[in-house]
Amino acid sequence: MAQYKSDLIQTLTARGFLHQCTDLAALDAKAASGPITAYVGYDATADSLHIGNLVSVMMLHWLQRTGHRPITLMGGGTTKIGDPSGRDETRVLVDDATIRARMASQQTAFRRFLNYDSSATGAVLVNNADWLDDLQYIPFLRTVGPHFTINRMLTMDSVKLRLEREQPLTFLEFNYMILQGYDFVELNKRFGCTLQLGGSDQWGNIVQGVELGRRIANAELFGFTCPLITTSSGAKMGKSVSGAVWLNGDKFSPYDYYQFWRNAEDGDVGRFLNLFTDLPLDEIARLEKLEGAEINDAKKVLALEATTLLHGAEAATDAAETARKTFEQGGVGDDLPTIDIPTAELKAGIAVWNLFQRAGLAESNGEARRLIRGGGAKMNDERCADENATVTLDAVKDGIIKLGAGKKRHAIIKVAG
RNA sequence: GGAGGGAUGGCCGAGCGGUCAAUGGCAGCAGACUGUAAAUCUGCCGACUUAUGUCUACGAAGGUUCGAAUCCUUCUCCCUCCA
Repeated sequence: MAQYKSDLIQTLTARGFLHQCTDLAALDAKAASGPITAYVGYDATADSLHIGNLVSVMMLHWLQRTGHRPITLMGGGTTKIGDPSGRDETRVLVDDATIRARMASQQTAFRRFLNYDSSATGAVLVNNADWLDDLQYIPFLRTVGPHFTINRMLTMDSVKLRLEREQPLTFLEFNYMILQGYDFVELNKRFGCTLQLGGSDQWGNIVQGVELGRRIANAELFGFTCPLITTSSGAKMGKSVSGAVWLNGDKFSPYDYYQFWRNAEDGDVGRFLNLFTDLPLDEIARLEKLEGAEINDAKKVLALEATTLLHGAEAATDAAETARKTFEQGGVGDDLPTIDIPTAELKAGIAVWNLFQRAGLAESNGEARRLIRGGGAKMNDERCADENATVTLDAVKDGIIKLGAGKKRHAIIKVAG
């Protein structure tokens, strides 16, 4: 194992966060000699962070834990431009009110991983709209424009790929990397920020900032990127049975979050333990040795630890308990999604397929019917054979009806009123 | 400004007057096998209380036709070449 002088670089590299760095040795020396300030930028592309943002948040998390100061830069300004990196299509432009609401909503997740206190290593929250919104075009162009050549910009992947694929790239988007570069320099000026972290797709944008800093502020800036996380079977991370994996609990419950990690592929467990938990390396090394069915123990640890980080110990143990009851005992856990149905309605009888649809286990009545027809629907642990069956109070046991769609999706019907 | 080409279901991509709710592939869901894994095989995959039924859908709006995703007109957007 390579040894580094600073806890920061030692930790990040040992845990698998390093993809590229502008000057690893110099950064290591700098981090070893004293606290540094580093940032990651997040555009308001949704009202919650998602699993794809988590790696960079974890980098900030470790940065803070190793004695440095993290900045979370909210892209209140850059969101109005739209980062073309890694996409073929222009982002849909959103209005100010939406951006503000999204940024506020994203905060809840950040606060789970970072301490925004007033100490020397307290995380700082900034919004680049603070300086980008009021930029004056001509002075801005004269300041940064001379330091960017079109020749160079055209070689950037974000631009090059778009052009190669003959997809349009608007002038608006073309400016994104310049503004991101400007952000870095501005953060350096305001907070002495010398390091920008990000996903590997941000490399080009980050390097532009590093170079701009050297040219107009004579500052020594660093860039550090982490690999884009995919599952070992090559799929992009972040999809689950219910769609995107959001970090906000109201969009994606702690139980679902737990299950997401619990269902990780075998080949990902070790890597994910390193990236997404706080567990010490030797403990991870022990868990990585597990093989065959025993690897499930490692997955449980992964799920519990990852969920604890985001939702807290209580929510995590509740989720684990629900999963244990549901999967290992065939029982009913408290955290399963629950819907209420009035007694009167049930007395009159409800079609099975409608019940599945209402419980959120099927998008439409038709899908519910198909589910039943395909043999994937279960009520009180018994396979539903007749798609036209009617459910009445007879099905209620201890005040509830347990529904299952496939092996992994469960819901509870509570009889109310 | 001129000349061509294109817009199809979550994505890619066939169809080019009826047999089209639309071939294929990917993604997704379910079943089998397992370890709440992967791989593999099988089924499903617009909506509707399921109906040899109705409705909505092939960029938008009109039109031709017994009948249009398919033909015509106009519009919108995109691409390529020329100026």
